[in-house]
Amino acid sequence: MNDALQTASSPRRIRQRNEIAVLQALHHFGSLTRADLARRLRVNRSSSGHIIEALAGDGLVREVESAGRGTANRAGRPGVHLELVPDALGFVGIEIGVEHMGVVEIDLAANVVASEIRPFAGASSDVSVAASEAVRLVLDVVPPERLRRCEGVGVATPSQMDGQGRVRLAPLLGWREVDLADLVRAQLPVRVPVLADNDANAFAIGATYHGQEPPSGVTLFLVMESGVGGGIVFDGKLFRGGNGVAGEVGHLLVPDADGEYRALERIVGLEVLLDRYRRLAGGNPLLSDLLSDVAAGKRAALGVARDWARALAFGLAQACRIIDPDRIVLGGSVAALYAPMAGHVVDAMAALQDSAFLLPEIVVTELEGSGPAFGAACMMHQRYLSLESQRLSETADGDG
Amino acid sequence: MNDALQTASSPRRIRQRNEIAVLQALHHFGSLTRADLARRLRVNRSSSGHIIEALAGDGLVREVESAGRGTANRAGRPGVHLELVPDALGFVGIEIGVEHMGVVEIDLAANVVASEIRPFAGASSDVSVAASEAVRLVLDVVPPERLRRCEGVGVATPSQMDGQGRVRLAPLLGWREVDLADLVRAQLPVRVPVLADNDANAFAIGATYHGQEPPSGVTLFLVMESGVGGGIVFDGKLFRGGNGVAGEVGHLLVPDADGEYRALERIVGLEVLLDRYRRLAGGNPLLSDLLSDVAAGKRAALGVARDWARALAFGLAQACRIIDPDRIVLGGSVAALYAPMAGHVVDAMAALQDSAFLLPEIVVTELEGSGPAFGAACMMHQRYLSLESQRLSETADGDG
DNA sequence: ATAATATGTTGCATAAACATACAATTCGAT
DNA sequence: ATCGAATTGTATGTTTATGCAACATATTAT
Repeated sequence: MNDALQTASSPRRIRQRNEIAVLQALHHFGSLTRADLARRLRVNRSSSGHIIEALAGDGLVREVESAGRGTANRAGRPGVHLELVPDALGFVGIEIGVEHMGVVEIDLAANVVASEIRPFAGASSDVSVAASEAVRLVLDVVPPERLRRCEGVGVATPSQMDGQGRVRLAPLLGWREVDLADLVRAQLPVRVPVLADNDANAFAIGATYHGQEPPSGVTLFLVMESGVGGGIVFDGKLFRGGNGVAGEVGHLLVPDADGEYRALERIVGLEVLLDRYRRLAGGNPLLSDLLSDVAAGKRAALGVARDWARALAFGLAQACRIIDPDRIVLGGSVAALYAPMAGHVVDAMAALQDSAFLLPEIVVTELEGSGPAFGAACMMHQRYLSLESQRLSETADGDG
Repeated sequence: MNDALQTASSPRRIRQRNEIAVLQALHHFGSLTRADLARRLRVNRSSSGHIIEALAGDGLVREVESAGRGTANRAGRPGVHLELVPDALGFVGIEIGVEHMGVVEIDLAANVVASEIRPFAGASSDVSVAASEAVRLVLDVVPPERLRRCEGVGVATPSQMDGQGRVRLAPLLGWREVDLADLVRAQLPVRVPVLADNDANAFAIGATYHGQEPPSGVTLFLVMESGVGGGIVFDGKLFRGGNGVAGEVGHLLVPDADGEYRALERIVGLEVLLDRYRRLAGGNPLLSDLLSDVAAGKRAALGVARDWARALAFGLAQACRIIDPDRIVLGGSVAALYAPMAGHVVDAMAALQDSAFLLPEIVVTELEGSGPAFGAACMMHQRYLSLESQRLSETADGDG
């Protein structure tokens, strides 16, 4: 699948390349003129015009209604701004979780046009049941005419993938060595690319998919819920590692308050966190209780939070030595604890490392609804904007 | 520098792309026929012929003398094998170390054609002195006519780079915020691309540069000497991280035998290792002594080695959670200790991690002479085979 | 010897980008 | 208000590299 070796370009594929480059640019910058595109892609203005003509013919790009004109403060004829036609295409993301199932549909501009979350007993369901249930949810949420314009379906699950897109192991769901994408593809009424991936990876892509600013640099992403998943995004693309399990920050070994090593997720995960607070403060606290108690400065809460911050800082510092991210994004419900503890985390990280190392920026994201489902949709969107399926399907070269 | 956004291709650049693809393929596979290339690059046989014609005209490719013919066990006209012309071009790598300075020249086939190591007091030398010393060494080692064919000079130093190719900090050499590449470039009598990089990164590229088999997957590389440097190679390219310090495995915090955390290099580095052995066994042992004592089964040596193995295993396991390499390559003199302790290391790693994670293959490399210098040369070789300087220099597009 | 198979080369058609020129449209200065 | 400068979008012709199809060539199998 991974060619590794640079594949040659044929005269016909130049156009495809350039069309994709235009779509990417329009996606990242919102709206540009033909001249802008020509400069940015380093092609002649006339070529830019031809490419736009073709894309407009396909209904993917249109001239923006001269709403926000006025801003022509520069001499010369003002350019006509172009934009993606949002509802030209759609992409669907599915999250199959332990307790719920979510679907998100986005359009060509990566805007969410439909979404729904539904309870689902993932732990006690067979794979094929999960697949058909997921497909049913898709059909409920996405009307047929939009489904026909769908250019990709992504499926995110809490599982280890094997690089070929098959599920190697999903302990929380009890699956093992199944081709989930294939199952979903078979049940869908339309022929469309279907890919499965790890939910943390999907979440990571989704969180970096604000559309604006072209992606660059290295971002480490953490999803902190019961477990702690992670993903690494490198220049906008996932870094999957050799076996597809890169970024598993939750399994890093960090010292606990008692000096023992535990997997990071066994310290900063939701259940463990609340359990510890329960032992100190009694009762049956929720995360929101812990948060408000921390805000109120209650000693027990602060102690638990400080241990949490220390462990998190250790894990992050270790990860920074390996991949040197310039940004760390925290997600999941437990990430809410970061805001009040940010100082502690940063100080602890600084104390753990050589002063020559720079501390990355650490931010908290909040994605409503199903983050992994949105991310899975974004992954298909990204895929469409990189090598494409439909357009490149005619690659049937006669070598025989 | 990093465009991130896909840049468009023009009709003239197609050829350049394809020529590069051919050079890459010939480099990785040694010798291929025109038909092989056509299949592999997915171009028409006739196009393949045209591309080869152009490359042969430039003296970069030639038909291989029908030495090892005979192997035509297949029906049909046998193809003419093509190969790179090794001495068509050259690349030079320089290592500026704390105690020595090394130069390696490789040819287009990435064979070493000249090399030399020379003592150098790096810790007490100014940057400009180091640069001119390095250039003098290059001029001594590389004869003028080969220097004229040089297509790139790489400089490797033990330093943090800042992504723009400048040295941010080189504590061992006492440098700070200098553009080393620029200094070297200014002193060279020929106009040639010069790039500087971290020595561990260079070493990593060099160690994965056996030429054979196209690079794929993720390799973690460790250089264990006094310090422990590291590099990550992803599909044959360096993963540098946000600030260019990715792969600094030596700074991972691992628990020592006494339960305290230390940077990995403070446990498994050469000096520390020998120091510990000295305290147990007395005398003034060298690494070779430790190795033979381990082989002889002496208790003190084994104890030191086991602690070493445990710390190394911890560090590697942590790194595996983050980047999930499918290969770990150990280099540097201390790597010799791995062979007798391989079982311990692997067992310790397995014990530290969830059974669902796969253990990467761990191998020891031994590069004679100056590994970083060879790697730096390889980096320039790789650069030439990816976007090129000379050929792409005519990119002066009139955008204003 | 003949058929089958694969390779390398040649002539022609096509696709896409480039260079250039030109009309259109706006800003600034007179 | 008018003119010049600047910038955009489009239309012209040219260049380049590829794809396609055919053919001569070289080897194995029958």
